[in-house]
Amino acid sequence: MRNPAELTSAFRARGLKVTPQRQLLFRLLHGNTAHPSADALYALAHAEMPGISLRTVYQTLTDLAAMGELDSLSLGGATRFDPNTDPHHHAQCSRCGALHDVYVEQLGCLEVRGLDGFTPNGATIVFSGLCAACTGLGAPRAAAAASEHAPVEQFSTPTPKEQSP
Amino acid sequence: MRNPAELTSAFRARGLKVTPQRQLLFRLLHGNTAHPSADALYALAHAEMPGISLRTVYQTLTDLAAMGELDSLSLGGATRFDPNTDPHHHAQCSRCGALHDVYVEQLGCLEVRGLDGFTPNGATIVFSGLCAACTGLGAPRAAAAASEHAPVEQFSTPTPKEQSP
DNA sequence: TGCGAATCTGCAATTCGTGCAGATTGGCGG
DNA sequence: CCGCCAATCTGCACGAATTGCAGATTCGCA
Repeated sequence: MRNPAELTSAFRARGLKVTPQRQLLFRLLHGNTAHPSADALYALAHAEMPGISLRTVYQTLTDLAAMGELDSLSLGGATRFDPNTDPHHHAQCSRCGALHDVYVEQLGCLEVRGLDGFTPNGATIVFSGLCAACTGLGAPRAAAAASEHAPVEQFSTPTPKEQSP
Repeated sequence: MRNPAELTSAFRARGLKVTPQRQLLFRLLHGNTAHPSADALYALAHAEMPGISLRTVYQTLTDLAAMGELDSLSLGGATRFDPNTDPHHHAQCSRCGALHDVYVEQLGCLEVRGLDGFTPNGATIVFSGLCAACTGLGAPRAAAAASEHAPVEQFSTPTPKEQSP
C-alpha cells in the first residue's frame, strides 16, 4: 500500500474524495504489519476519532482492496487486511491467531499433480504453527484451534539476510 | 475419511451414537470430492431424508472434523469440508468456486524467509485460477472474484502418472 | 426390555458484512 | 471566496453462516 499522500492523489484521480476518516485509516494502515480485521482497525480509528463509523471502515477497506492497495485474507473468522502487497505469503499462529508475512522462494521447484485442466494463475501459502510469543505455551485457543490440514513438512530457511527494511 | 462401517465403529468407540442421520451423512461424504459446504451437504441429505435438520448436518460435520475424519477449509464464504485427509492442497476456480485436490511435491525445496521465531508445523497451499470447465469463459463471478494475492509463478507439472486411484 | 445419556429438530442469538436513506461535506467551476 | 452536487458518513435494518438452547426422541449397554 502506498503512503497516505500518494493514496490521497490516487483517490482523487479516481474521483473518490479524501475525507478525514479516510486519511486517518490511510495512516493507521500504512506500514501496519498486524494484518488487522475491520473491527481491530475500527478500534484504533475510534480511539483517535470517536465519531467514526464501523461502516466507514468497511467501506474504505473495500475501496482500498478494490484499488489493489490492500490484500484481504479469508482464513476463517473475520477478514484480515494486509497493506503489504508485495508477493508474499503468511504464517498464522494457531494459538493466538497472529499473522506474519513470510517470503517463499523457489516456488518454481514445486511439482503439482492433479491440476488436469485447471489453469492456475497464483497461489497462496499459509503456514500454521506457533508464533515466537506462543511457543512453549499450551494448546491452541478456542476458535483458531484444529489443524487446517497438511501435516508437517520440512522447509529450508535461508541464511537470514535482512529483517528490518 | 474412513468408510461408513469404520466410522460407525469409531463413533461408538468414542461413546458417540450412530443415528440414521449420521449414517446418511457418512455415506454422502465418503468418496465425495466436491468439497461441499454444510448447506450443499444438507441439500443432498434433505433429498434422501426430508426431515433432517441443517443443525444436525453442522453438528455431524463438526464431530467428524474433530475426529480428524474431515478437513475443513475456510476460503471465504461458507466453510467447505473435505473427506480426503491425505496430505494435499487445493485449487479453487475463481469463476465458479469449484475446489479440486492437488498434490504438491518437493515442498522441502521451498526457502522461507521471515519465519523468525515462528515454528511452522504445516502449510496449506491454495492455487487460484480457472477450472477446466470455466477456462475460456468470461470474468470471475461476483464474490469469488478479486485476487487473493500472490501473482503468477511458474509451477512444474510432472508427467502425469495416475489420476484414478 | 429399560433407562440415561447422547441426539435431533426448530428457533433464537451471534458474528461478520452489506444495503439503504437521510444528513453532510469535499472540491471543481465560477 | 461561494455554491452546487456527487461522493461520503453514520446508524440501522437485513442477510449469510454458524452456534447456543431446550424440549422431545432415540440409541445401545446392562
